[in-house]
Amino acid sequence: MSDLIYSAKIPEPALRRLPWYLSYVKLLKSQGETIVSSTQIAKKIDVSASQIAKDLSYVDISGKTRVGYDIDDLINVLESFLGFTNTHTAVVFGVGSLGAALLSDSGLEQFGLKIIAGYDVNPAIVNHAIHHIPVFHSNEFIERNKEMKAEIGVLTVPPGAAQEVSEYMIRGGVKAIWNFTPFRIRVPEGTVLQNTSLYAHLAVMFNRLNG
Amino acid sequence: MSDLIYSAKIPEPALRRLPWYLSYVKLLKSQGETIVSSTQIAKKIDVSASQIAKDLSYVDISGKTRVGYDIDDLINVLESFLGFTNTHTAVVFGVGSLGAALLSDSGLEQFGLKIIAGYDVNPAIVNHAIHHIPVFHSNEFIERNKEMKAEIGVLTVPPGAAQEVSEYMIRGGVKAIWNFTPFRIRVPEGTVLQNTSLYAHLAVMFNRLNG
DNA sequence: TAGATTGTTAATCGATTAACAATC
DNA sequence: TAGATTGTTAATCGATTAACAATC
Repeated sequence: MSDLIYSAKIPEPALRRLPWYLSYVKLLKSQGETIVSSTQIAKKIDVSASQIAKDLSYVDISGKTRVGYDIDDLINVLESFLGFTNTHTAVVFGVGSLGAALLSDSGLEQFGLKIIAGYDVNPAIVNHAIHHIPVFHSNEFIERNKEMKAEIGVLTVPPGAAQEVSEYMIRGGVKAIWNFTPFRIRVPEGTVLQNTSLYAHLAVMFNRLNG
Repeated sequence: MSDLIYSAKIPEPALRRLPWYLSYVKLLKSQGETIVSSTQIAKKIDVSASQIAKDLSYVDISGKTRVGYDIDDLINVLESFLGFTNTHTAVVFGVGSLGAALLSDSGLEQFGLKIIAGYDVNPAIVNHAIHHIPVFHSNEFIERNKEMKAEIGVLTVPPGAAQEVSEYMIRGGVKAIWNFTPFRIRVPEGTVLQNTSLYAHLAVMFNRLNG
């Protein structure tokens, strides 16, 4: 008798496919289309039609038999389901090349991630701004985040510092960590962890290239 | 009677975990350790010991019963298995904020990815260099790549251009595409495709934050 | 009505987990 | 020898695929 009955938890692989559908129907919309069927999506992006149907069943949308889905509806429902219409505030720890690029990437804000500050220990960048976003000394985070209240911590520090910095961010009130380091950090129950290691993806690509 | 008998194909989830083990044992090495057991890794990075054992069984390494693995051996074997000791040449299509960051990230070269050129259509950046890597006009790619022979194409263009640009890169001889756009591109049989959409990872994180 | 599509239910497939044998 | 560890084999779990009923 839990509320799991009402919202079946979507499996992660399915969740990761939804942005593909969104991206494709946005393209269709820009071409003036108004209706799309799952079989049509299936052919274009190389995912089986039954998988698309199954994935969309987790989302609150209903298509019309023999017709398909209304493109505007589908875009709205997917964007809202994926959290792209809300604003989530974030800080970036480690303003090296990747961290700085994330500060500069205005695309992220369109997808609901608003970076409000960077933190680093390098005097050459502390107290400067990148793309109008201030960079502070890491020591100041806990004090500053009492007001700023960033919800998400983006982790782009060297791997050796990853675990320590993540714990520091959590002490400062962060509820989720987006980990770009190759290091597998551990977080307490209740903290969300998203690993995005470019090196792991490189490894998969290299392996498939040789096999 | 195929050679699949000799090299069991490693599942992708397992392949993505191997860099975690590598990262952790490199940390141990930097702390002066010489031996590590899978149970020790398990505790520290929150992966079950049996999964680590299973994952390592795909790799050509053998541990010593009652002792564990030699750290230097494990690092060498993992780095070589993951392709980090080879040099793979790459070009980056789309030198926006993310593309430029990849050109600037010297970390990638340490993991076996050597970016030899950027390509874009924006006159403001074409024929300049970023971090000593030249940026050319996209039109010149096919001609230039006859000599440069980049093996991997990194795709950081706007989603609407993703499919078209990927086909162009493949015509130019690229064997694998590292796709950073949220668009699900289709590639011919035999071309390796690695999707790394930051937005998909954002979506997973947002979903888990709310749930 | 016939046919195309949605969307659910059942079957299959593959990865993870658990149990345990082998080893030093 | 006793105990800790590797590494394999079997059981479980969950996602994908296939079949098909419902619908317009």
